[in-house]
Amino acid sequence: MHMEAVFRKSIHGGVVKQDIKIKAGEEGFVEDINDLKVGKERKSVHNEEDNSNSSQQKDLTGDKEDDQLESAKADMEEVMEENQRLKKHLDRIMKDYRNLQMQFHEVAQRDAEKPNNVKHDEAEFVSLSLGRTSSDTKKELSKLILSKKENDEKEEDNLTLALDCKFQSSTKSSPSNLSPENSLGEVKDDEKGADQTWPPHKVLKTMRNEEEDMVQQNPTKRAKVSVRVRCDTPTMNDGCQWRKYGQKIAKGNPCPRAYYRCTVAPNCPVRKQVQRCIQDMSILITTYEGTHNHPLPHSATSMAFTTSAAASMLLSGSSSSGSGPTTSATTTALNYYLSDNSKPNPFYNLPNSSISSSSHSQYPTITLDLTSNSSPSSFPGQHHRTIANSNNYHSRYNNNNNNSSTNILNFSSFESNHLLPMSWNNGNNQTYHKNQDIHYQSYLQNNIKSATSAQTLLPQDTIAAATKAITSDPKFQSALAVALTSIIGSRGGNHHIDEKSGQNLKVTEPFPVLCSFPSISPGDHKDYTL
DNA sequence: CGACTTTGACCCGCGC
DNA sequence: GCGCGGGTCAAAGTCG
Repeated sequence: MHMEAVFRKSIHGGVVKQDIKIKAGEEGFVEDINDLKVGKERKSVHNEEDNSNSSQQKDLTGDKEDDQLESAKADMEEVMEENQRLKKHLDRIMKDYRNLQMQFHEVAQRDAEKPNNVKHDEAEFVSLSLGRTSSDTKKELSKLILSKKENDEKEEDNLTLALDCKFQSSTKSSPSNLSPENSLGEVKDDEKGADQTWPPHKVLKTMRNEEEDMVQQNPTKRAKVSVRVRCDTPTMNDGCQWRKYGQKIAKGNPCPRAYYRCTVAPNCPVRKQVQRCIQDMSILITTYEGTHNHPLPHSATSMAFTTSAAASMLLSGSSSSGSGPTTSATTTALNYYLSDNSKPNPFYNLPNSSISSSSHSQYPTITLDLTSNSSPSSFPGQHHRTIANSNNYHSRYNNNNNNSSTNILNFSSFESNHLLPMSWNNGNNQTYHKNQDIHYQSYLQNNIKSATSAQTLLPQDTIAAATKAITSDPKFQSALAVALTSIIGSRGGNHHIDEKSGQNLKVTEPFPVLCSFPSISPGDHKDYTL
């Protein structure tokens, strides 16, 4: 930071030694520049003592230190100006943040007024777990339980790094949980909330029950998340380390499909397949499958979050069995629709037909389209660029029962290509940039902003419909909440998902799904409205 | 020399 | 049972 640089400069100059404390609170920044004067005076005294030596030396030293003082003063002024700017910025952010809270509160209250939903919600959980079969789940759980005792001391660290963002949707959310303070996590409350994580034993127990329930409901559910990204390199760098273990020419696409396995941890079950889209070679289709059984590198959390959120949408959506009306407008943010095909459908296999086609599939697949121009050839027959067309969501989402297994989360309408995290476009770049998360955060948030600003252009009834849908479809709400709480709820480098945030997020086992979006400026999502 | 990639062989599920 | 296609294995090769 500029400020920091200035500071070091001052300190190294030997003239100014002070602390400027910036407190990111509503009070703004606390600046203490008194020390500057003290330091100055001190230096003056020191200079007087030196007078006994030689006048020449004194002049030289005096001039030198005067210069230093001058530069230090100038630096301090710069710092103060910048602080003022930041203060104003923070005020604006806080204002927007409160507005956001108010809006969320309204939505939550409306939701709480609906008894039907409450009942429904209580019975259902959305897990961010990817790719869990019943056997997988049980194995992993028993492993976890066994290893838990050994790793008890480490557990806390893991919990902070690897969160299972399992949560109940709204409901249980008594109004208290949905209060603005609790739901979106006020800055002040975040600190408290972080301390209120569940004890591991309780967490494990609860998680086990929930997951078993879920597995029973969806015995063959094993979500695959497919990501379409424009990328020139053989594979996009998602922050994880992968080892190629195979390559095949798949039928229908001359481009070979490469198989990668996660090598961050020796026994990590996560696989990914990488293949170029036949219709647009610049598009890379990466399909993730399985769950990491280890904390992820920080730079991998963004992708993990994205795929997890997508998978949770998929799982929640496809298990919703037509639960109530859904809306079109909710797709504004995530042009999210389900189609009626039964195979994880490579897009190259879909000439001029809807996604629905071909044979059966064990695993549902959700596709995140992060290409800027979703060519009609890629998604024939689907129109997801306009808000109006998001009405497709309604029918598609409700077609969900028809063995649908492929879902598309389309970010294309946000012209996101240039916003894509650089890392994703540099497949072989093994250097993990600290800023990767931030890039992706801003990417996501920009998308949300765009969506939201587009939404503000909608007629009131459409907005009302969107609100209604969010409140009436607990699962979609859950999925949204994942995104919201991940972006809003975790802040300031705190990797905990505040269980008070929005939904009843529970910190559970060491888990690959990292919903850590640290250090997000509240202002980045100031436009986000529900 | 270790880690990674390449590539042909093998396995397995599915449809006929 | 057979063939096909997708996915994985593992030996050989490559690279830093």
